[in-house]
Amino acid sequence: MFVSGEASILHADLDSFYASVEQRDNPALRRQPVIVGAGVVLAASYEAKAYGVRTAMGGRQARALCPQAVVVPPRMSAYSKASDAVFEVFRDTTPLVEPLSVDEAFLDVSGLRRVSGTPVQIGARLRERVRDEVGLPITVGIARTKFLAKVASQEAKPDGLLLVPPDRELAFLHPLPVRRLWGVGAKTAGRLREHGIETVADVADLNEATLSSMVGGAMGRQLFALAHNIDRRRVVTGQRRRSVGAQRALGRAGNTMSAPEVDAVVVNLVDRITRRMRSAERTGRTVVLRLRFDDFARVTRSHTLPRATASTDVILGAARALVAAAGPLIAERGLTLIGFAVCNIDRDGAQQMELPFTHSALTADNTRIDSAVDRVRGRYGNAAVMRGVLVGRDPGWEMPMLPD
DNA sequence: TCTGGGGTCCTAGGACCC
DNA sequence: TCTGGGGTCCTAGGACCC
Repeated sequence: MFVSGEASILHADLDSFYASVEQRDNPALRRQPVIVGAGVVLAASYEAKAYGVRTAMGGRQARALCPQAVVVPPRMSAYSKASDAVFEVFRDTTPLVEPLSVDEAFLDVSGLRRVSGTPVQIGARLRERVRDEVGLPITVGIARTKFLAKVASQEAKPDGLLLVPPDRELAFLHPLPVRRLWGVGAKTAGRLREHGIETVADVADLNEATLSSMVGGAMGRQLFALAHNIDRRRVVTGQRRRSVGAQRALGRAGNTMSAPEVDAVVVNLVDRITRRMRSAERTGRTVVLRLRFDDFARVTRSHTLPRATASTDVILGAARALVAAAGPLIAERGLTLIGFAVCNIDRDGAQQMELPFTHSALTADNTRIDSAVDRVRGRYGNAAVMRGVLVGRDPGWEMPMLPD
């Protein structure tokens, strides 16, 4: 596979997205500390972040840190519109756009040099256009790989642009804290810290087996690859959702809700999900009930239907049955959140085909990978191999197959 | 510090099959 | 009747991301 030797992957990431939209739409909020969301901080402007306010922080704590902050309720439809406008600029820049969320995406600008200039020129113009046409600040990281581009944009925030030149990659990467590695959150960072591992350089000093023994097989392989600056993932377009869900936090009030009141919430959630599925022309087979109790412990219960569907009646039936079965649990432990997700999208039972292509086959051992790929190809053909790649992604693994 | 809403991926065990 | 490898499908939980 061809791997570009040039830094031509952009990671574009809107700054404090929801808060920036609020400041854009209400001039009185500009240069003010702004918090979006009351119960929990959904977004904070940089003025608020300067006081230590962080996303996902409890509202009470946020107001204690920054009493003068203006707290506004979220306006999801405004953010959705702003996101659409920004993605229009992205797709006008290059067709190779891979969305990561409402406010960030990877863009592959290799091969645009003669038409549009260098990646840095393209990134600078992208920032100008988002500022001028949508009115929002955006940060762009540019590097040879997705991972480095994403780290670069984090380092460049807010309202910045940063290029990691190919000959400076390790110097850029190794001093960073392990939390910057993709997939390392609080738990994994804590586990690594127990072994005295604080920086990416510390991770790079370990072999793969040692890492895997600390954090598990898949995570160990991923950390090993990223710490050694191996990331062969390409920018891919047309990725499909694998689940559609909705949930509602009930707070303490959930404990006093009658069965009909809970059922009304269930109906509303299922209706929202199935509407979205139908408008996206998607069907799903597995209905998942998500519950949170008084002590904030969570459980899930699921049921798989014989056929994929987007029918409100069918999915509501399954949802109600799951809730009924969880009745004793709810009675015993209280209820503070209820939610559903529909997964197994577009997979009908009869057509479902898992590949004999397990995680254990996907190691850095090319011989084992090749023989696994040959087995799959022999049985199911090339298309199946392509799906196998998606099933068993590994950042350190170069795909041994051609597309088509 | 008392915590939203939307997702992704990985692990592991049991039932079942050839 | 016992044993084994290899695989599918489902369920549940956990970590992580924005």
